[in-house]
Amino acid sequence: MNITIRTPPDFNFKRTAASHGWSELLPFRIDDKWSKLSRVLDVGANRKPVSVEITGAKGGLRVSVEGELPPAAVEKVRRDVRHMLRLDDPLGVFYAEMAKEPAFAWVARAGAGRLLRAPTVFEDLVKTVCTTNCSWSLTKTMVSRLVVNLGRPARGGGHSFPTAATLAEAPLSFFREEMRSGYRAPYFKELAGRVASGELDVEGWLTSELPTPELKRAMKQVKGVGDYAAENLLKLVGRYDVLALDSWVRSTYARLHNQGRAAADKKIARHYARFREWRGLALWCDMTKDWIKE
DNA sequence: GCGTCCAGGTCTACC
DNA sequence: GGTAGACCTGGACGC
Repeated sequence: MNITIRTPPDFNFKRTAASHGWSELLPFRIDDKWSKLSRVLDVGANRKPVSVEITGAKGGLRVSVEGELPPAAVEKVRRDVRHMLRLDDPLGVFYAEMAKEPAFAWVARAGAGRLLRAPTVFEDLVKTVCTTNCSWSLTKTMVSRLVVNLGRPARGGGHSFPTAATLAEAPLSFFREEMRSGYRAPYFKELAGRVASGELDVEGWLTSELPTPELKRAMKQVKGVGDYAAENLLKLVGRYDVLALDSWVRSTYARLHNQGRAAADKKIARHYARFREWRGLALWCDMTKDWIKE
C-alpha cells in the first residue's frame, strides 16, 4: 500500500535524506541517487516491523509498504516519517536569517537544514556513541551488527532497531564479541538498562524545557557521551545553539575557510557566532553544501 | 606480512 | 578547570 504525507513548501527530500550519515546506518538505507530512503519501522509490539520506502513526490512524500496495514499502524508510520524527516520543524526564522547573507542564501533556496533522525532518541543516542573515536566504516559495521543480531525481522526484509529492553537483556559479551564495540560495550549495556528500567527518560529530551547547557550536562551523564556526542544529539532534538565539532568538521572547515590549515575551535566558533541560536545548523549546512549540487 | 597511525572522542587520574 | 594517557576496532599506509 502507499501512504501519502504532505510536506511543507520549503521541504527538500534529497537534502533531508542526505543531510548527514544517518541514512547509511541500518535500519535506514539510501539508494545511490539519494532519491529513495528505506527504513524498517516498528508498528506495534504485537505486529511484525515493516520495511517502508520513502520517495519525494509533488507536494509530499510517498511511503510504500508491502501489503496492507491497519489504521493504527498507518498512523504510526506517518508519525515516524514526520519525525524522522523533521516535517514539523519550524525553520522559517532560520531560513530568514540565512537569506540575509549571500554565502548562506542557498540554504533557504535549497530547503536544507532538516537533519535526518531516528524515530527514537534512544536510537540516535546509541548511534552517536558508535560514531565516537572510530572511522565511519567502523560505525556502520557496529550499527549493522547491532541491528541484524538484536533487531526484529521485518515484513519486506531487514530488521528494526532493537529496543532498550532488548539491548538490556543482551549479555555484555554480545556488545564485545558480536557487535565488537570494544570499550563502548559496558556503556551500551548500562545505558540500555537505565532506559529500559525507566530510570533515564531520553525521549523526554525532545520536549525538555531545560536550557541547552543544562540539557547538555544531562546528556553527558551517559557514559560515552562527551562534548561532541552531546552536541550532536542536541541538534537531533532541535537545539542548534551548539556546534558539535568533530574531526570531520574541523578538517572540512580547514579546507573551506582556513587555506587547508587546522583552525582552533574558538576560531570556528567565532565564524558562526553571528547566527546565535542557529549557529550549529548554519555550520552544518555550510560544511555539507557541496554534498548535493543545486 | 607486519607495525604504526588514526578515525565523525571520552574517561579517569592527577595537578 | 585543565591535561596526559589509556582505550577497542579496523582500514590505510609505509616498509
